Amino acid sequence: MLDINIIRGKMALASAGLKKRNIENADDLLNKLVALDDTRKRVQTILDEKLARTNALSKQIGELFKSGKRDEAEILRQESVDLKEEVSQLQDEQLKVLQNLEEELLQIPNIPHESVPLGKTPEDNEVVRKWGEFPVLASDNDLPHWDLAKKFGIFDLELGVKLTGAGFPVYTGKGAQLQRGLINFFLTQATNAGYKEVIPPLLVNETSARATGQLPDKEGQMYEMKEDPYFLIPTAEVPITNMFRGELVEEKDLPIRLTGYTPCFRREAGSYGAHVRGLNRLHQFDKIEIVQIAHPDKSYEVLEEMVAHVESLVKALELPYRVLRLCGGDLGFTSTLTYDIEVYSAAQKRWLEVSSISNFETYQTKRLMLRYKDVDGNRKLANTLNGSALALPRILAALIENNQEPDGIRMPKAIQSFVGFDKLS
RNA sequence: GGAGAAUUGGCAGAGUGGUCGAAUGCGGCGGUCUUGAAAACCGUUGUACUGUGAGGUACCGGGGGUUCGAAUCCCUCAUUCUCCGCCA
Repeated sequence: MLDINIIRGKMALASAGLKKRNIENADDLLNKLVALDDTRKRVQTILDEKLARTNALSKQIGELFKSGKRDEAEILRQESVDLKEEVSQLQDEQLKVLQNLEEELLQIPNIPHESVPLGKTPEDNEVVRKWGEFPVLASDNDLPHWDLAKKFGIFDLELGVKLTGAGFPVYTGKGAQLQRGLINFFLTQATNAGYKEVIPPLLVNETSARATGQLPDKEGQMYEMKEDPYFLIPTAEVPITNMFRGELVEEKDLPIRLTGYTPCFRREAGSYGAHVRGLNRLHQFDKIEIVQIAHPDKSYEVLEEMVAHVESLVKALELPYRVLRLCGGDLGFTSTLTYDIEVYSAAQKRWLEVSSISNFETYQTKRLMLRYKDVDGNRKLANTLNGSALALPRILAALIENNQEPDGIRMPKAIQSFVGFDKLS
């Protein structure tokens, strides 16, 4: 949620930013918000005056009762009763205005960073850099990962259908071992880079889901519990970021770096069709998330640092990749700037998104009320950033496709000690 | 799942209807003293909204109620602790 004071202070910037997101009536929206906020202030001022009068009356009544002047007290008491009615109405009005304002604010996406390119579709994303050569696969060794899975017994989608439904793979044998090794590898790299590891709950309550913006925005994308008001997490970002909900941290402790491995659960309603075969789109998948809570002046440096970390991972896995800067039309609702990392999948002959690294500035912390105390003792909203480092399924897909050989699948050197073998056969 | 007790400021802990945003202690910050430090002493020390300012308003686990007036009374929910039951 945007801070209304940011909007008030930087009208022109906000307007230009929203237009980048192809929101044509940005000015109308913003003016409406400011008007609502004006109303909010006006109502509160009047209400405070009435309350001040009520408090003063109560004090007088108390004194009059004590000194035995019951008649005088009775007169004031009557005035107080009348005031109470007015106060009650004003409070209703205040509540309505506040709710209205919040509702409107929730409709406004974050203001894109100045470097975000113009554009409407993923084609308009800017390729920042590329790394690695496309592997050339022999004609008899160019199986897509779903065929390789059958050939080497890596995972089983049909078995998952039997147990649960489509999109819930069962990893088997060395496939399971590879999965476990990759998780360990990614976590080790993250902790070596200074991220503190956490194992969070996989179910979160409504407050948490709301604070990071999953609700109400992406309602229906999460699995919801029947008996309790809990949601299966769509990403570790939700519990990890919420660890700091309502917290006041010391400026010297910034940046705070956190990482966590969790399975992620997504309903992916309405996203069936082409390009979802095999591991390309799942309802349950494994992901290692990195999160940073940063000083507002440093958050773009931090973003670059996080991108560099993710790049180091795909490099270690020897996967050709490219870094994209998302355009205004493709940018997530809550982020100001997002880099996507895509690896090249040699058998499918396409790029697969394996990581998305975003700066949210204060968009999340406003609702989280996550602040830091600066040197002067002022409390200011911190910035949050997060990214996948990495999501497993598409990494696994590219990894096995790109490294397939007649007698098995070669493991990159960096992960051999983690997975426990140098060839999957 | 059942029974009981508790929840007050950074922490500990008073406060059972009015002048209580809240005693006191510890901690924090500033000062006096000291060559320096400690001790001692003095002062100061919650947050948010609003107002140019003086100030005003709200907040004693959350929500609701009674009352002219609630930290204090009532209802409800949550959490923690103890006991019982169940259990990896």
